[in-house]
Amino acid sequence: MNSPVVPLGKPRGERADAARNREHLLATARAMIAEHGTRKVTMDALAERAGLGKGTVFRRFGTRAGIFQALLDEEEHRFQERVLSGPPPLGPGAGPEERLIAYGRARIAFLVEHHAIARAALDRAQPIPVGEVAMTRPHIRMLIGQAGLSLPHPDTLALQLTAALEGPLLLYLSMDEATAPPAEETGHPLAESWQALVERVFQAG
Amino acid sequence: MNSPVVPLGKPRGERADAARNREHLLATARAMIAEHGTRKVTMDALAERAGLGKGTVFRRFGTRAGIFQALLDEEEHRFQERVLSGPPPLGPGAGPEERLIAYGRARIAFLVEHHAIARAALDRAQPIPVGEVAMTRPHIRMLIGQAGLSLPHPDTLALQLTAALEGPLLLYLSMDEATAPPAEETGHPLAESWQALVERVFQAG
DNA sequence: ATGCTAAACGGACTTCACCCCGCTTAGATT
DNA sequence: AATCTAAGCGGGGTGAAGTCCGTTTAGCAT
Repeated sequence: MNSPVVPLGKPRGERADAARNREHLLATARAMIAEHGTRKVTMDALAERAGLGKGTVFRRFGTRAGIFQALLDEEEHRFQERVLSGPPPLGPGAGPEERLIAYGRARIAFLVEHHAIARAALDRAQPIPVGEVAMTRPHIRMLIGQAGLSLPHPDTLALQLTAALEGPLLLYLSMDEATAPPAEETGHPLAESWQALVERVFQAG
Repeated sequence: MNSPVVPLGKPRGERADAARNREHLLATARAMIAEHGTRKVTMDALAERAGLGKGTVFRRFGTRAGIFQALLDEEEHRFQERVLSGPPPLGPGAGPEERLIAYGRARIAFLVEHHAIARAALDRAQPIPVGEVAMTRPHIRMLIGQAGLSLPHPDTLALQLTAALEGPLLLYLSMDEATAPPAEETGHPLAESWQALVERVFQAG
């Protein structure tokens, strides 16, 4: 017989020291970002400031982008919670169109708020920005499905709407443009425009 | 009196040797890409294989991404020509909706064909992928304007449609996904889906 | 407690993008 | 043709990402 009745839920839990170091590294990274911006967060500097070896940093995060993805994932969880079980229209309980509009607005706010980190989390090596986008596409896909639109390729449209939502902030807008104009009381232009886009897409059966 | 009647159009022409080297470098880069893919095109390797100094490569292209941007620009010119003065519906002469659909289809084909280079041309330093996108956004903006849609922020919608069109191939799809399925005779799913998207956006006044 | 081993660690090493600056040369001027 | 100089050139230098591998240690088994 092999094993004790370990009732826990971490099938491949990392070792205690490893977990401690991950936390410490993330905290250090956050501090460095707050002080000098993402640009100055180099693997060497991070390792040194955390008092750990560079190899450890790479073991934990795999890649520089991985650090920022991990950072983002923490926030992402809170966000995801609001979407999966928060109050409508962002959470369940509203119609698909309403939810999709709310999702876009919330997502844009999220990306604006975490703009620097979100961009730093992009890794031009691997094509799919893992953490972030991971939830947007399936969520949009689901809402499109619920709406029962007649489309040639719902999966593909979901992908294109994902790009329409996140692309501007990840690819095209500069730091200033993205962060600067919270001005108008109606909200971010991207949010207004997203709503118009969704309304038009949902309009026809 | 200053000058001879040089009738030509290069206000700040580069020196003959410089131009020759640029061509040579681009040709060498193309060869290297064909043989081993973009990944193996390093600045050192390119310089060595071209028989030039590394400094020269940087002087000509500024950055690694610059090489791929230059490579893309050549193709881009041909493409732009077709859009600006080719036959409709891609060129002028058709209605805005028809033209936008045609533009998307052509653009997707273009990006699929040059997928590797287009991705390598992305530069995570500067936010705006200069070469490529440069023409897509204004063109979409113009067609939206011509259609006279009533929108809160036409410029922003143009940006979002640009992202919807180019984002999937630049950000989200892997090499295989992007290149693989030319299968169906109706065309690339991205193209079909783009058409549906545009039709819906244009549907309401 | 003691031993065992897989996991974690550290830091030197490699590779690559990009910088710097003294030398060379195209090509305009006379 | 000879001269002059701005532009071009070369390649060694620097900083940062990512790899390797020998050493250390957490945490289980006895």
